[in-house]
Amino acid sequence: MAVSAGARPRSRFLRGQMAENNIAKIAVSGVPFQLDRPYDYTIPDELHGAVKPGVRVTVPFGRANRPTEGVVLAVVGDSSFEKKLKPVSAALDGEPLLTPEQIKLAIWMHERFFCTVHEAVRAMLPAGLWFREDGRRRVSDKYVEIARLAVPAEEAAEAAEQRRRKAPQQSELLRTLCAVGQASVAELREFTGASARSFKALVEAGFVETESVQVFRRPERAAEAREPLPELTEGQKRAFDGILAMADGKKAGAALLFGVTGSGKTTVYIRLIAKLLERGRGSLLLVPEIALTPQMLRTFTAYFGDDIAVLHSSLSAGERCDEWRRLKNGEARVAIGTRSAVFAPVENLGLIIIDEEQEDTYKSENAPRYHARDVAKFRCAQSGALLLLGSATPDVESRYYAAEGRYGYFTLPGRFNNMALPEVEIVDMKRELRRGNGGSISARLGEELEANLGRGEQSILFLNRRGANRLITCVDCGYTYRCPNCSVSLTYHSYGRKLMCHQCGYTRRPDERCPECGGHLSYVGTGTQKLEEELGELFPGVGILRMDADTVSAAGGHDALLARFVDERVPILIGTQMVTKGLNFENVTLVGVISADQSLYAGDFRAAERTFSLITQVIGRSGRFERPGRAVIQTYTPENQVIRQAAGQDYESFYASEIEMRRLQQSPPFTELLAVTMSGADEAQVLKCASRVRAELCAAASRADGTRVLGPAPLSILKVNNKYRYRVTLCAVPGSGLRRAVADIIVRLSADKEFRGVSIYADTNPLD
DNA sequence: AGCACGCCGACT
DNA sequence: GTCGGCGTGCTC
Repeated sequence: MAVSAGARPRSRFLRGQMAENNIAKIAVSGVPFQLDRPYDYTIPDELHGAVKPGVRVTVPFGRANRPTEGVVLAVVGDSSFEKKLKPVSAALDGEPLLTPEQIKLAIWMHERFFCTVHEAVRAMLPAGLWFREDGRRRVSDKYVEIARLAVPAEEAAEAAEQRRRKAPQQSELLRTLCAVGQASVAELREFTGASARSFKALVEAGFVETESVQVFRRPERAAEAREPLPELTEGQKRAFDGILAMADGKKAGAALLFGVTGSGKTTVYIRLIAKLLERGRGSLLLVPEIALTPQMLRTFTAYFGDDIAVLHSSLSAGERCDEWRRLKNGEARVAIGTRSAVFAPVENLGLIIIDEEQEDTYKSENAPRYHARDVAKFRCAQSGALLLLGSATPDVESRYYAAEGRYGYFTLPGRFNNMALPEVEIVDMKRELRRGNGGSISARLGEELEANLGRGEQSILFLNRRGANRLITCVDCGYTYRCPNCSVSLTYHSYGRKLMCHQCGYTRRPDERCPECGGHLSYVGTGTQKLEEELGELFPGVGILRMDADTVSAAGGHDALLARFVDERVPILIGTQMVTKGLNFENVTLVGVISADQSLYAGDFRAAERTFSLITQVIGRSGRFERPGRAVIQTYTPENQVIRQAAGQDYESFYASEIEMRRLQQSPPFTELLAVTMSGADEAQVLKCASRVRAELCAAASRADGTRVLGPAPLSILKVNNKYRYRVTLCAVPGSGLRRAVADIIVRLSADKEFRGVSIYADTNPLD
């Protein structure tokens, strides 16, 4: 709906008044961070009413005046730019897509996350609203052409009779329309078998008129009557009352809700959302990707019906647009979604809930590199809403703020039905090895598995490893295929029987024989595959369900695979991170952690936290309802404190020791990590740039106490797409103003001739 | 980043 | 003579 130059009647009075404000400040797309500033453009007369803050426009940009997309940030009276301004070419929206609050948020994101304002805007709007990749066609709204009679029914019937011989298709169309009143053109044609030409003839003859009606495509949902709200237990009620009191306050702030798996956090969320709806305030619920299952959506729709809009990556672009619009125009007042849903245009926002707030999926690793929690905080401050963080293993940072009194703190007692915590046993794998058991399953875990098999109860085995890849190696010389552009091995994909680089997408076919020595090539399976084989030898004939990328896609999604586990009562489920989250299984009474240590020694300051969280969550899967659960944790470091704390499901003890460690090491939340990463084809030049960044950061930091500079260090994957990557990290005391210094350094060094060919970007608290 | 301008070497 | 290599500089 481009509003291009055209007549737009205005009174002389208005013209005079608006002539003063005919300069638009615009955030343009496609500029690098160091060039990101508001660009001034004149607003031509014919676009006066159309160019408003929040409207997308096209503008000529650069020496070649290439048509570039931008967003109007403000309309002002004059410009401080010395040279002659260019005019805005066209407005792309009839009405502003962004509110003034969203424009402020985008500008804040530019400062906080080192992204361009336009990148921030892009994250806020549903993808479908934007130009397609080909740059010309846009994903149009889904409209349906509705046809109806333009003449009285009698006249139409007469015309139908006349055309019976000469134009049977037209005749049929008219008779059908007489019968049904109105119908979509597509349906009408399908029903009558009429051609588009016949239809068009009727329109031109004036018998039929059409109208474009926008359709809202929505994720499938139960449309039945809403269920009564779930009851709160006494403990849940206490938390609910406290949180509601905060939400009602003038400055709502933030609160942390601590509750172990099964303590009923969702029930509290539902009641809070319902209460706020009663008061005319909307809510936003964020969930980590994995938790957004159809089942969960059904639960929420059962209570809130069409008041809910869902924003999720598996929706089509059109569907996301529709859901976004339903929120924008107030038809839906509650949004549920993953990370990017934190930008959902909820009207009169009263509450943002982030469930399982410690999850990594809330952090974006591409520009804009934001954390949904930070964005949520900003939005809550803007609209006086409450930020509620829910978790069974809160982020140490959040728990610290709660301890300090900056966040409200609420706890939910115990598990559902007062289920006891599982009995946990720690097995020393070093001793196991000394006894001659070199496998992945300890004697103890074997016994427990056997016992479960005997009782017909189910078990989950958790392999604590990040999705290991399948490789091809030579059994004779040890050769493995490596990516020619990146410093990683190629992964074997059984689908298509090809080798692929997960960094740059390079693909090739494997050879018949080793390209180095001509020896035999063999497939090295994932950890889960090996574990599956080992179990098969230990318990021949026992059903095992393996959960990894391969099997999940084969089964048709997590849900489908987990449904099989439940319905078919498969005795053993094995998998990585995926099995630690999601649905509750009532028949699972044993959980085995195969390699508890793996994630402990990742080297970053979050390793302990992640390990604690993973182990605690997976142990929590064991023992539900009337059956007590058991868990066996296998480790090479049985004396490790974090593992003992996870075994005891003792979050408070973990938190107490971890926060002291963080204080000692001056890592978050006592500092904030500002990571400057640079990449380029010339490794020496990249390193030189990194040392320079280090020197500049040290100089800037010398004026601020308690600040350290780390690096330059290579990223865990040094080379991607033939570009070498190094990082310098600044551990800054929050509020030290060093963010500005980092931005300045990026701007300065990007412009330095010495570092031409090196690209530099910064990230706040990166994941790795 | 993207793009044009400009100043040198190879070629119809 | 001119096509095109990429070094240099600018973007309202």
